[in-house]
Amino acid sequence: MGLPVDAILQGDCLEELRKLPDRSVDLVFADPPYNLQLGGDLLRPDNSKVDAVDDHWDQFESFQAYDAFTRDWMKECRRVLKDDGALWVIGSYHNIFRVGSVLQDLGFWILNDIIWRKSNPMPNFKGTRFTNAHETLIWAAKSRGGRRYTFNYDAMKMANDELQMRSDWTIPLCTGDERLKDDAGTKAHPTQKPEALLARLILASTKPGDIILDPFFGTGTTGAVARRMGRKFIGIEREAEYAKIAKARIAKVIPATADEMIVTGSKKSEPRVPFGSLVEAGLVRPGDVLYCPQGRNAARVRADGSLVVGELAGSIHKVGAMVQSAPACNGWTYWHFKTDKGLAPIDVLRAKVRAQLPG
Amino acid sequence: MGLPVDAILQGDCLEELRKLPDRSVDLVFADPPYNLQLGGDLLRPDNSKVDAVDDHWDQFESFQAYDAFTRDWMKECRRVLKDDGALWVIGSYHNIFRVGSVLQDLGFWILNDIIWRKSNPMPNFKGTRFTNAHETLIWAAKSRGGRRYTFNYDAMKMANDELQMRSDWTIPLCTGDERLKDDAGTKAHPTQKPEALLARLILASTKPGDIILDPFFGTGTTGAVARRMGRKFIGIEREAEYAKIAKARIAKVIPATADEMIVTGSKKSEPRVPFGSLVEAGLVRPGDVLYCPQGRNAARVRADGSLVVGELAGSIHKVGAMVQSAPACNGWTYWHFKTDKGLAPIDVLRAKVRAQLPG
DNA sequence: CATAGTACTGAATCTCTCA
DNA sequence: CTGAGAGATTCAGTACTAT
Repeated sequence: MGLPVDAILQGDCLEELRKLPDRSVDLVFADPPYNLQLGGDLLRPDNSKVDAVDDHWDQFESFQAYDAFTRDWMKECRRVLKDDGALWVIGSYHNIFRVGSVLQDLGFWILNDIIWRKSNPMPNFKGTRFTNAHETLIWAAKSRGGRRYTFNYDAMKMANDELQMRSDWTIPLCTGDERLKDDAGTKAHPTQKPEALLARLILASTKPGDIILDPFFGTGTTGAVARRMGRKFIGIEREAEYAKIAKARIAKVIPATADEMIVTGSKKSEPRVPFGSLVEAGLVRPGDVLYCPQGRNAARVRADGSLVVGELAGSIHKVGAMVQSAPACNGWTYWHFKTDKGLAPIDVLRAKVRAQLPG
Repeated sequence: MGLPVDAILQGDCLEELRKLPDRSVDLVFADPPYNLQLGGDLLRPDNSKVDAVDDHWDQFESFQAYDAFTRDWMKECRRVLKDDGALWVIGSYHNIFRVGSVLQDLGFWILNDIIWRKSNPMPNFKGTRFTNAHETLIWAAKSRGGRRYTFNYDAMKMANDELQMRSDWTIPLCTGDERLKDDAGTKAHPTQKPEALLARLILASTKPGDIILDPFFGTGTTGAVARRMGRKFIGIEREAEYAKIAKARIAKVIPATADEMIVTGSKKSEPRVPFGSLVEAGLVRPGDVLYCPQGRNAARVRADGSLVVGELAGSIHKVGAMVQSAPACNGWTYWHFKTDKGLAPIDVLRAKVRAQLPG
């Protein structure tokens, strides 16, 4: 079966999820309903309806029902996820502890919990509690120790003025022009999420062209941001009205070109260059001497790219570690060669070689 | 049976709890084991080893075992709590979802989840995830619609410069003189909490003279702060060594008189706004062009907030410095965007975002 | 004595590839 | 599957030493 990409599937979340093939999407973003007292929305595992909640026992019953509902959609999402895929869920204290527990029980492996710190939350009018100024997102890999999830660490660091991005994100509520209104001018959806929130998590955890599944699509924030950022989406939404609004909204979005979506890449993704190839290329010659940053230790280069210091011999990394008595060492930044202007790290020479590589 | 007030009960948490009478304490603060599941050693970039929390008391066989443990101690705490009492629990993503679910299942009614936002967290050394920069506290009443819990709304508002106290609290880690050391100068307890955290929640949710129970007393932060703030405490701690340290610590505390109960206001400085967040917010778009003051140099914006000029790429500051061949550059004042009235510095956009931020 | 520089540390689920 | 080797990776703050 083909995958319905860049499409909104109007229908029941579970039914539509079941139609999707195994291991077919890269990311799931879910903003599930969390009204635990919503009798009409929640069914017990035996499909009986949950009544209004007022005493302790009923409350427990409704948690059970919510857990079952959560387990159902989340299990399907897990099936549909690729092995190197990941899940994001957002919620508040009403539901996030249920959601987090179920997610762990299903085998997802939590990577971070992220705090959406609202810069302009609604105050607590009655003065009975603290201003509820945040929501919680959970970011989880499909399984522990499975295939590696996507995390664009360097792009995130860049987006945060060259400091590691933290687990608390300060982002305003969705208001103003961004907030969708119906014809009467009232908000089209009660819990529309800000595009900035989706933009950050999509930039962090997907690559251009990735497929993002949103089983509670609402008015399509996920789809709009995915398209704007050169990603693909699949949205599931039960309410025809929301689906219609989402479709119109997304149609207006101009997709980014691949060129616009290039971000700061990691060093890990750069092609490997063995030190020996610098010797082969003549950038370093057998017999040359390399120095540690302060110039105290000196090593001699051999024709095969190994270094020699006294009795010690081995790779640039191994010898670097040995002369420092350190458990490990990055030889590329540790060893230096002499230039007119002083010592320069051999990493400079590696960069020269990389610049000439194809692709 | 008399209540052992201002005392440390050395023994197993459950056994000691069972000795306490029903409905006898006003508040429970619990800092249970987090059930971290660490891999091997973790080295920093400078090759020093991270001192991990690998103590035996943090080891559990499974989530099920952890849930059962949680249910046991929490059930007893609920019994011991007065009907107008409340519970605070602290945890991280490793355990807080389990804890929150169990708490709801037992009939506790969540009032807020509070984020302890660490101003100086440990970084993620390997660049694999977001910096884990917060912990979560749950504040819950004994039951829904039961007798009214204590919340000192005005004291909290006063402590927050006349603004409603929010659900995210920025507080530094416990370091320096406050951190208890053993004779060898190493930390006495691996997870000592800052007194400022306890001070805020005690001020918010107890009255002078109230009794605070801490079933995982450790080195007695709860007791020390309770005493300092004119509250009473009961601490339970299994390890004799911790109990001993706690006892000595608390003995040194001078209880405050009522008029000394002043809360230190939070230091405010201008919040940092990364350039990347302007891109997320849509104030600048990937592909947009920025100009130097005279309009000669032009740079293209990428989705992660980095700039590109020819072969050069990096932050607004770095690229600004490079195009000028200067050692440093303030990108906020150097780079400009086009408006109807000519060029304007991007600092203008930053001011817009800052105007919306919380302190 | 003041200032600059070095060392150390904090509840952390912390690499990837190829043989 | 495991093991070995290449090589990538940190922020805020305190305490102490050197100049």
